[in-house]
Amino acid sequence: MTESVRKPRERYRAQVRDEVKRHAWSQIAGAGVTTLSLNAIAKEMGMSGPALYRYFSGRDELITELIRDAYRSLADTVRAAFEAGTTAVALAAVIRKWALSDPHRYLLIYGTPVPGYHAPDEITAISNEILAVLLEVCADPSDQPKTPFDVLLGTNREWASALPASSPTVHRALSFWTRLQGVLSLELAGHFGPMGFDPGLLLAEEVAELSSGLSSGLSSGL
Amino acid sequence: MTESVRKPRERYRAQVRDEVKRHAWSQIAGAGVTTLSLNAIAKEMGMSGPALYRYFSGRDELITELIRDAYRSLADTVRAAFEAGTTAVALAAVIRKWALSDPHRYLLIYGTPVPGYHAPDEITAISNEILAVLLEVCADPSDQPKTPFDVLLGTNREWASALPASSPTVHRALSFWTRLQGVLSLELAGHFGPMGFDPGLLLAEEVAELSSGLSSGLSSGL
DNA sequence: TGTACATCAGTGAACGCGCGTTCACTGATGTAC
DNA sequence: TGTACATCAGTGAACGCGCGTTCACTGATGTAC
Repeated sequence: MTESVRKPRERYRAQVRDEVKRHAWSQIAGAGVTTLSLNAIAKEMGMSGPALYRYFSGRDELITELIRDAYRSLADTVRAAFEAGTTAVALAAVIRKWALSDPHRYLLIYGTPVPGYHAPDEITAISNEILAVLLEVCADPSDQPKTPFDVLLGTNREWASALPASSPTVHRALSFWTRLQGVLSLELAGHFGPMGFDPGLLLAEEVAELSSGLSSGLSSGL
Repeated sequence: MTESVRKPRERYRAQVRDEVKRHAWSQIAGAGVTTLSLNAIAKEMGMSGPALYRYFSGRDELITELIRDAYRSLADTVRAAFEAGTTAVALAAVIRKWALSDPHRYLLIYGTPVPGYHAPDEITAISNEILAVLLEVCADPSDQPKTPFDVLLGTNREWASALPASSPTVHRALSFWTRLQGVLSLELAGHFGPMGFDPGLLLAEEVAELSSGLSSGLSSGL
C-alpha cells in the first residue's frame, strides 16, 4: 500500500492513511460500502472524528482510494499469474480465489455501483490493465498477427477502432470476462445457496468450453 | 400489485401500500436501496413519517416487499415468455429487456446483497420458479439421463429430486443462468462503458453457443 | 332511517442516534540559525 | 549545541441534518341496532 518515503512526517502520514484504510476494509467486510463511516473508523482507531480530515478530504476520497486499491490488487494478481504463464482456466481460478478471499472487495468493483460515484481516469486505466491480460490469455496466434496489448494500455478510446469486436481473440476475452463474472456474482451473492455443487468446477467448465475455439463463426453480427 | 378486495377500508389500504411502493421504487431508481427512507417517501406522499407505520411494520418489511415484487415480476415475465414458446436465445433477450427497463430492480435481486437481509422462504420459492423455466428451456430430449456432471450436483437437496431434468440439461441451465448474469451485471454496472459493442449481441452469442450441445464432452474431468 | 359505538387513518411531538463536516484551539514535532 | 520559529497532528465543541421508531391523541369512516 505504501511507497518508501523519506521525511518522518510523510512516513507517519502514510502509516495512518494505511491504518484508516485497513479499518475501512474491515468495516466494509462487515456490512458493505454503504455503512462506511469516518466517525466509526476514527472511534476504532481511538481518535476523534475530525482527525481523519488530516488524511482524507472526506468520505468520497476514502472510497475512491479503496476502489483504486481493489482494482490495483486484482490487476497485480492477474498480471502475476499471467507472467507466471497461466492458462485461461487457471487464471479464472486465480481470480475466483482473489474474489472469495474478500467478497466485499470484489463487490466494491463489480457489484452494484456506489450511487453518485464515477470512476476517475486512473481507475479506468487499471481496469484496462486487467482486460489487457485477459486478451493475452485468450489470444490465439492464428487469429491476428498483432497483439493488441499495447493499444489497450494506451487511450481507451482506441479500443473499439483498434480492436475490431469481430476479432476472435476479443470475442473470447469478452466471453471469458462475462462468464467469470456470471459465476462469481451469483456465487458471492449467495444465489447458489442450497444447490450443493461446486461453483469452481462450473467456472472451470465455462472457461474450458470457451477455449474450444467455436466462437470464430459467431462474430459476424458484432 | 393488488388483488381485488371487498371492504373499502382494505381496498384503501392496498391502494396506499401500492403508492408507497411506487414511491419507493422511484427513490431506488434514483440512488439504490441504501438511500431508501420511509420519512422521505412519506414526505413525497404529503404525509407525515409515522403514518407509514399503519401500512408497513418498518423499513425492513417494505424492502422485503420490494424484493418479492421484483422476483415476482421477473418470474411472471419469464414464465409468460416460456408459455408463448420461446427459445433460449429469445428468453435471454426477454430477461435482458426486463433488466434494462429498470436496472435497480434487477440489481435489488442480483446485485450486491442488502447487508443483514436474508431472503424468506417465499422468495426462494419464486426464485425456483425462474430456475424451473430455465431448465425447461434448456431441456433436450436427446440427453442421456446420466453424465459426469452429476458430480456438480452432489449434495443437492430439493434440486435434482424435485426437478425432472437430466444432467446435461441442468448443466445448460446453470450455464445459461451464469452467462446471462455475467453479461447483464457488467453491462448494468457500466463496465462496458467505452467499448462500443452491443451487449445484446454478445449475450445472444453466449446463449447460442450454449445450445450447440458441446457441454457433454467437457464433463470428463469432474 | 337515525343514532351510538367501535375502528382505524393520520398527526405532531419527542427520543436517541449517527452522520459529515467546520472551526478555533492546544500541544507536540521538525527546522533553521 | 541550544534556542526561536514554523509546521502540523489531533481535540472538543458545535452545526445542521435525516434517520427509524414510539406514543398519545384527534378526527373521520364504517358498523350495528
